[in-house]
Amino acid sequence: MDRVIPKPTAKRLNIYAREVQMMIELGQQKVSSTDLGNRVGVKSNQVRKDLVYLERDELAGDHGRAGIGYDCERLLNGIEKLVGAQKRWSLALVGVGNIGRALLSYASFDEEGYPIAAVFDANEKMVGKRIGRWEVQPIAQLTRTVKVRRIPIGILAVPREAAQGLADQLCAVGVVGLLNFAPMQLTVPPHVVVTNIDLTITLKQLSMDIAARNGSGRSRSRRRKERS
Amino acid sequence: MDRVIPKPTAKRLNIYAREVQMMIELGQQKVSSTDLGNRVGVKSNQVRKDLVYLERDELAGDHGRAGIGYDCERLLNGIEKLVGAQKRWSLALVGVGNIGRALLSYASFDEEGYPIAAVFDANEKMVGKRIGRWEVQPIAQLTRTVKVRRIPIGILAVPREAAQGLADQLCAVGVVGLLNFAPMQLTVPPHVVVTNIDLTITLKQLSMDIAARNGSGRSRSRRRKERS
DNA sequence: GCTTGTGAATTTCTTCACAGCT
DNA sequence: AGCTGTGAAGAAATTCACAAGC
Repeated sequence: MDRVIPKPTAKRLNIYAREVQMMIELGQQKVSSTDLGNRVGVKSNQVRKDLVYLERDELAGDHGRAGIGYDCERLLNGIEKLVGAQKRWSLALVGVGNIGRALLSYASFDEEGYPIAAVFDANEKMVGKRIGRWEVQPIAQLTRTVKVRRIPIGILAVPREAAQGLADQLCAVGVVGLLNFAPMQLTVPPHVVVTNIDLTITLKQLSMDIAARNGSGRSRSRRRKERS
Repeated sequence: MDRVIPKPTAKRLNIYAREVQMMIELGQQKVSSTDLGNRVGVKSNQVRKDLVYLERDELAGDHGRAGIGYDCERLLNGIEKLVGAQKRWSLALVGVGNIGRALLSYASFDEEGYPIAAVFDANEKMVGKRIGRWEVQPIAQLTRTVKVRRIPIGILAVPREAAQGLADQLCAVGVVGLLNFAPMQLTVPPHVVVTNIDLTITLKQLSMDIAARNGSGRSRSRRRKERS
């Protein structure tokens, strides 16, 4: 069977997981591909195709049962195993400006397996301060701390001018993933993955989508539109 | 000629624009598709294909000049015209928690043509407060204000439980786009577009990408990886 | 009835390859 | 030499359609 998960599928699997999780919390037991699809704005065919990648329990078993649907718990388990939700990845946050501070007070990271292990800032007035349960360290400490603690992912919440230099430092000490809030494209070694979040560009895309929706034909059914 | 811009192309065009803008600020005059492509992690062929969608100046003219490249100013203009960068879209921000406040202090929105026209919060302690140059209004005012000011885009920076209800209110008074920071899928009328930003899911995807990169073959050249 | 799972067809997007311009 | 623009080929992702199970 196919072992490599297509990117679009991976994206959707995480959304399915979030949705099924919520349904479980609400007491749901079963869900059909049609139902799940409606909730997340995806065709039922697509949902089933995506679920093909789940590991089949070797003896006697697919996941869903025709006529019934999928068992929520089992489905959630299956997806989480597939998307590697068990592993924990610690984070190094660089920059405690607006975005940085928002991230620090965003509790969910911890719960979801992404603990913020260290935070840094270039501003001397920030260094040494405590924010929540973190103490802000100086950039001078960055390479040492990240290397010693083997932090795999860096979050860049710094001005554009500083971003590339800090990315270089992080990559040099073993970071393999970057979440970049600076509005620019980073250049990094081939083994590191970077995800950019540029709200300005996001808004531009959103308004393009709006324009496109109103420029061409009207849709008919009550559906959704998803992105990012 | 083709009039509809493919989604992936639209995404890249905005990135090109950002990059070219930066080059202009740095004094660059010309840029080749190869150069631009390298900077943003896209093949030169792809860049040229994307630029096909720019409006041709009717008489005597493509954009780039073979052997030379593209004129930065002209290129930027062309892209901006295409992606509708001239239009201004005002925003209604709902929720002044961590994320909401970060957005308010994120000056770029204004400059880029997305002024925050009103801000709301359910918390009584917040209502009436001034944050930057905005005064926080109660949710009770939301429908009136958004309708009267004809605000087209809403930003939901609220807890999950509140998101759907507020989305409904916003849609009911004419909002056509939503930027949703709540970790859930919204259900909206077919003519409204919603873009979701869920940092937890983003991190999950990032770690999957990292795992995939280290699980299969090593790459060779100094390139980048982009997302969102 | 409504459901899953999946080959096959289709659509969409990317890459290749090269003619032609500077 | 280096570059653009584009048809043609290729790869990837989505949708269709339907056999088979509950």
